[in-house]
Amino acid sequence: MPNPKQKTKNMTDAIEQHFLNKVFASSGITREEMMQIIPRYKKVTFEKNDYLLKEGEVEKKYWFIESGFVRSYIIDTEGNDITFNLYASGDVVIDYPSMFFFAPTRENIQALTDCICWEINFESFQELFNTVLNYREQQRGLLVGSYFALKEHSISLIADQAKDRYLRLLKMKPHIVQNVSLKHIATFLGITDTSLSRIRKEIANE
Amino acid sequence: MPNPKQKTKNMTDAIEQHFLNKVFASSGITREEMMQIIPRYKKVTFEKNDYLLKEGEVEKKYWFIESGFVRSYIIDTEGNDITFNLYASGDVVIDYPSMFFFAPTRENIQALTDCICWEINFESFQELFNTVLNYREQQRGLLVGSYFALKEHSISLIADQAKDRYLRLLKMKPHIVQNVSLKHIATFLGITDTSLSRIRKEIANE
DNA sequence: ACCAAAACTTGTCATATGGCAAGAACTGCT
DNA sequence: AGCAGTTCTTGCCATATGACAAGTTTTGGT
Repeated sequence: MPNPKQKTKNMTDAIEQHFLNKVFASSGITREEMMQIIPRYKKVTFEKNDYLLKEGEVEKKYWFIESGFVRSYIIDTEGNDITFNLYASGDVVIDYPSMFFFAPTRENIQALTDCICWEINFESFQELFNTVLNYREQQRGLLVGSYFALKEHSISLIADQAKDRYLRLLKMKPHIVQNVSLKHIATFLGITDTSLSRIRKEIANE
Repeated sequence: MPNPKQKTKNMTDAIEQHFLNKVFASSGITREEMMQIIPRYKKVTFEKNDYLLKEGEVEKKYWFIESGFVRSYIIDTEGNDITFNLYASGDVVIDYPSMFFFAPTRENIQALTDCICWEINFESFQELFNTVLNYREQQRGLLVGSYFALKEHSISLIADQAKDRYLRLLKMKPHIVQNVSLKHIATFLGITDTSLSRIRKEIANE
């Protein structure tokens, strides 16, 4: 039987090597807080094409992606499939309005590849949010960060040409561009796959 | 000298008639919480064309609008003025990324008319947020609500024709459409004032 | 290794929206 | 009331992007 000291050391090691430890690094969360937080997240896996969330459901949990790629999309009034967001390792996958307003979501969230994720349910989240100060700050920061990213994307849709939007995405998220199909990237940028194909050709010819 | 009971009654009345009491109504905030919250907000006024926030500044406070209209805008890389958001009575005016990341803002927020607002600074906000449970919930709800509105707007920019975007705005925020200049509404919708003028004509002729 | 399905490219033509500029209608100031 | 500045409308033409459809290439399952 290991002595208590040994046990503590093992736990400390486990925390330090934990994927979420990297995600929460530089957030000011203390080691003690981390030991409260990490056990609340459970490892789940998704296979390619599995749905994390389907339109009409209420989201009661969310995920951090350790590995794999995920896409969220909506079906517009004309029946077109429009990619709303693309996620990769380290990203948080959450439909904030559904999670916090208990509202049926309008979006579908689907694994593009096999994925390893860390899941937390709403109750656990709420408890941590209300008791762990730095977790609260960190999670509010995530939400604000999502808002900011969406804001920049929205401005880009208005102010930039399609080609500039693509170059911007390529610069900011090259791993997404390399791993996601042209069609999905195109609708995320607000253009058709045909147009994006032409834009790529144009860039290649420069 | 009024007796204590009378004083309490006066305060209760003052709270009940307070503009912010309406704003916070239906948020689950108790009367006791309300008495902690409301004194933290101070009434400020802006004159037409005053800036609430200028590009490059860090936002250290935010506002609820009691009366008047406000516009936020950014100057894009080609020097175009693009309306990012339009605010009216009851709305919260805040640049979340600047406020919570202490980052210089990219946007300008300007009064379109004389305004009466209720202001709270970051420190007071933070204190209420960390101590008053229902305030925390309510304010998180505001942020999520802003995210949701931006999300819908962003989807609309991709999925809808300019005319549909205008009709959508007209339906959801008729008071904004009626009180804000065509130019500002146009850039908010991602089109030129010329195009919006034609769209209005087209609608009028139907 | 092979076939079917999916992903991507390319051509032709259509159209929503932009750019620019001139004029008309407001608005606010003295 | 009158003038100056702003806001809105309208015309003409340019262009970015879409729609559709036919090919080509890549991918994945057996």
